[in-house]
Amino acid sequence: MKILIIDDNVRLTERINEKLRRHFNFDTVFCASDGLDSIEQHIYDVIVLDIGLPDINGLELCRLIRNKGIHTPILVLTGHKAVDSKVKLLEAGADDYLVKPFEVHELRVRLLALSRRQARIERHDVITYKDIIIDTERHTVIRAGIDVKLRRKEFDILHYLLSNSGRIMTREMIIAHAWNNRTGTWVNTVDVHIKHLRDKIDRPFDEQYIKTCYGLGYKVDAT
Amino acid sequence: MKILIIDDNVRLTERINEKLRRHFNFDTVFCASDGLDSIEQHIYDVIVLDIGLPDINGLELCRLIRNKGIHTPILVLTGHKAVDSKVKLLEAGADDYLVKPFEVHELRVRLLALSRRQARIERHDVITYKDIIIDTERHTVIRAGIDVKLRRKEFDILHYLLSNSGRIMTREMIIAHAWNNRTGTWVNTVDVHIKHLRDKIDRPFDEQYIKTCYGLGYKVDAT
DNA sequence: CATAAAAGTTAAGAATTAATAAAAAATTAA
DNA sequence: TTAATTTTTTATTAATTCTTAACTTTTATG
Repeated sequence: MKILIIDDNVRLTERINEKLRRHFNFDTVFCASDGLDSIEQHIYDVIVLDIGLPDINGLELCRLIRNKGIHTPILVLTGHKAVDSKVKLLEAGADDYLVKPFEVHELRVRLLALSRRQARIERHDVITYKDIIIDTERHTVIRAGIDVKLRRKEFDILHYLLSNSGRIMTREMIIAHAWNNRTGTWVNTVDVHIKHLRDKIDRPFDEQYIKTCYGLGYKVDAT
Repeated sequence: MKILIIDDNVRLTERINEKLRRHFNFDTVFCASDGLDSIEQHIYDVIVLDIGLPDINGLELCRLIRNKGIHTPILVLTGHKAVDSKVKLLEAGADDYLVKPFEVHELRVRLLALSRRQARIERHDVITYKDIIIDTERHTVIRAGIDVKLRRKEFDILHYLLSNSGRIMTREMIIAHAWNNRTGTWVNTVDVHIKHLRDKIDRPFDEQYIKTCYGLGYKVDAT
């Protein structure tokens, strides 16, 4: 379960992270613009945002997100005195709100509720590319009718390449996606995973889909 | 990728230069006024500035840059104790900040993120010239419907010539563009690349687009 | 038409980048 | 916790691209 928190109160975000780490997988950013970046690069189950962000107002951010056609549930954290009426919040596209200060446990309950609501609406995310069928939910990959067992990183990278078919993805982009922008990791790690991926998804078959663009990155041709 | 660093700590700027030379093309100046000069003369992908400059404060410089109507992403380097809140920085027009001391690798990640954010806005860079279509993002070149596979330098040079069609481009200009002003040796390197380029993009076709202007440089006629 | 300067051609080797293998570290499951 | 698995690092090899430099051809000009 992937949650994005947009809040510049480090003490709070760290507390949340610490206490709910085992239940959710958090990405944390401190301003709206970073938040939008993350939202464009990942698919989250819930977005949690503070109403008082350093760059733009949380309500405004809600609208921006919705205008992008992103329907991920949004939970807004409002200051204890913030009387921005609930109506306003919902109009902006928020799904729920929580008044600070709150118990972390309370947050957990809300997050579960929101993500469950979404899960019911959203059906399986299945991507197909030529004779490949990948199912995000079941984490399965089939090529030409036969099951291919991929490890997580391999799966993430394949998913990323296929859903961006036709475009060259640089190693940096791949890292940013499959490693959640985590800094520090890198070398030729991507190359190694690509090798393993190819061994499983390409080598055993006739056509090789994963192309390397020398000096640039990797790509898969447009369908 | 062109980066301007405004920082009077020579030890730091040299370390950055050394370690990231292969990834970015750095211009370095040591004070705000020189910085402003550079900013007016070049287009940078990211501006990195120290908050404690010898002449004026980094925050102030941020505001000056923004007041000029320049929207290049700005990354501010703050001292480890600098409690100038992030909000202040962002209000001044900065896009991100990094607390010293930092890992050079961390800087690299931030620079990539910032430049990418910018690039997303002004990308979709497809240039057409007669029967040539070149797509910067996909790094593809098509002439008369058939795919032409170019290497990086060839691609850069072609892109440069086509986007300046009608104008004569000197070898110096071409080098400045495709080699990021890298100082050092060159001889007839441009000529060699032009030859390869012609072999691929011109020779196999009827009309030869790349004209040489004796004693001056190369050009492609205006459309 | 002779000449010098500029541009074109070629091929070798330098440098960069990618692929691979195997060991080490980290994570996850039992 | 230990064992099993996955991920990351390191080192080595392979492949591709870039640069150099010697040599040939073309061009402008007296």
